[in-house]
Amino acid sequence: MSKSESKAIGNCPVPESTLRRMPIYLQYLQQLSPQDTDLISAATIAKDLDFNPVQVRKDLAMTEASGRPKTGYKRRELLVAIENFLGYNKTDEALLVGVGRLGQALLSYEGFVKCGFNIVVAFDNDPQKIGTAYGDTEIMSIAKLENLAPRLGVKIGIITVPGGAAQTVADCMVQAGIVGIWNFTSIKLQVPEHVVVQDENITTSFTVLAARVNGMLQHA
Amino acid sequence: MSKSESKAIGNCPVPESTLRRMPIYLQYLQQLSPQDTDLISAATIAKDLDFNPVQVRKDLAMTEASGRPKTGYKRRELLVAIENFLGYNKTDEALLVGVGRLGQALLSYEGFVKCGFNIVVAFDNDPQKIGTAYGDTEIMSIAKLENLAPRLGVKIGIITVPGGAAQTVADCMVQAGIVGIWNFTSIKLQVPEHVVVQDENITTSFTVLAARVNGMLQHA
DNA sequence: TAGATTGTTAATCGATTAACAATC
DNA sequence: TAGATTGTTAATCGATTAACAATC
Repeated sequence: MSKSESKAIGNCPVPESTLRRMPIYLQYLQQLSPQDTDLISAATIAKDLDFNPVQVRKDLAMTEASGRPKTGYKRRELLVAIENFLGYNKTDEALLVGVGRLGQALLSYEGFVKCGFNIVVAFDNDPQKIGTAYGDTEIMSIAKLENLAPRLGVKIGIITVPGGAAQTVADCMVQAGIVGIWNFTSIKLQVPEHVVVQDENITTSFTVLAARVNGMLQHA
Repeated sequence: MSKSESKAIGNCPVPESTLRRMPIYLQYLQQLSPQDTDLISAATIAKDLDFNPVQVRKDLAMTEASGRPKTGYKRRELLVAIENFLGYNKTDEALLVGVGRLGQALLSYEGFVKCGFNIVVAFDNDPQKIGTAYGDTEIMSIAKLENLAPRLGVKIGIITVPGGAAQTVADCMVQAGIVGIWNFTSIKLQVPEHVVVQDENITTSFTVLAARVNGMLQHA
């Protein structure tokens, strides 16, 4: 069963808001100390995470786990169900272009392992870097991307180059059969319909934080 | 006029969804080539950014800019209005704790200047790093944070330490009078009511990208 | 059994989109 | 003037929350 056929697909599609809460539940369940009870109720989770208990139950209902009235959910079972729901048990391979500070940070981030994410190769245009490796990941010339990516069957590309080079890199990725681009620049990329772009805009994040601190935001 | 008294405050509070689109409009207006017309309509912006035109007009109406029927908005005027709306013309100062790869990437990110964001000092517990500087930013012992932050009047703290140290750092920041924490770890931080925490969870972002690529998401 | 907790159906709320009047 | 575009008011849509029936 490939990732695209996983549990969630047959059922109704998942709202992004629900999806975004799932890793939070997972982290919460993982950090509970082993001494804590083996059973946990939606009310407890909700209280600890500042969520609405109904929302928690609805979210968890999208996984294959089910709770039992009076007792709640089995902690371990729920944890595994969420991992399966999120496809963390299957591996997604990616390539990365731009081995600067940010690229290096991503290459050395150990948290990706837990969610089945693996950066298999990196590219840069700096001759000093080409041919070396960063951790386990080889750094190659960008010229090799177009040829190598299809052979590796990699479907996800990470762009951590300066903004000026982003569109060129994106074009190259599309040529190479990449269908999901994780874009860390603030450039709006032009890509064909079938390619998904996820923008990771650090400036936007800061803007939201500043607005919340300054009380400009609605709920905050 | 301090940031907290800026335009948006007197009026109705801003929905986060609107706020998040503002930097996108700004980037769009900035990247338009100078040859492009000096006037731009909401319809054009909407088409280029794949937004709904009514949404664009409603968003822009929250700024002090106003368009004219038949002609549209003055590009330069709109650009400045958005910058003011977002408070990019005022400076927000921050301190950063944890000068690893990610911390370094943030310290060297030049895009913060445009949005009035300035990291004035960094902290680490590595004796090798303490006393050195990264770019213009001095790296000091974490022990000095509690004393220094209030003197500098810094209100925003960035946490880029390993997860295990995150809560301790957060506690220290709260003691030092920090009221906004930008948390790059996946730990759920415990803080007093008055402190705003913005979680920047790279794993969640990846999860959303993977879900979109695999067609698990609703709209995608 | 009684009480607690789940899971579902209905109500509320807010954001997006549509319809339209105002205006240049 | 006629036509295009803004800005606002109303309708739709989806997510959150409340009410409640089912069940252990």
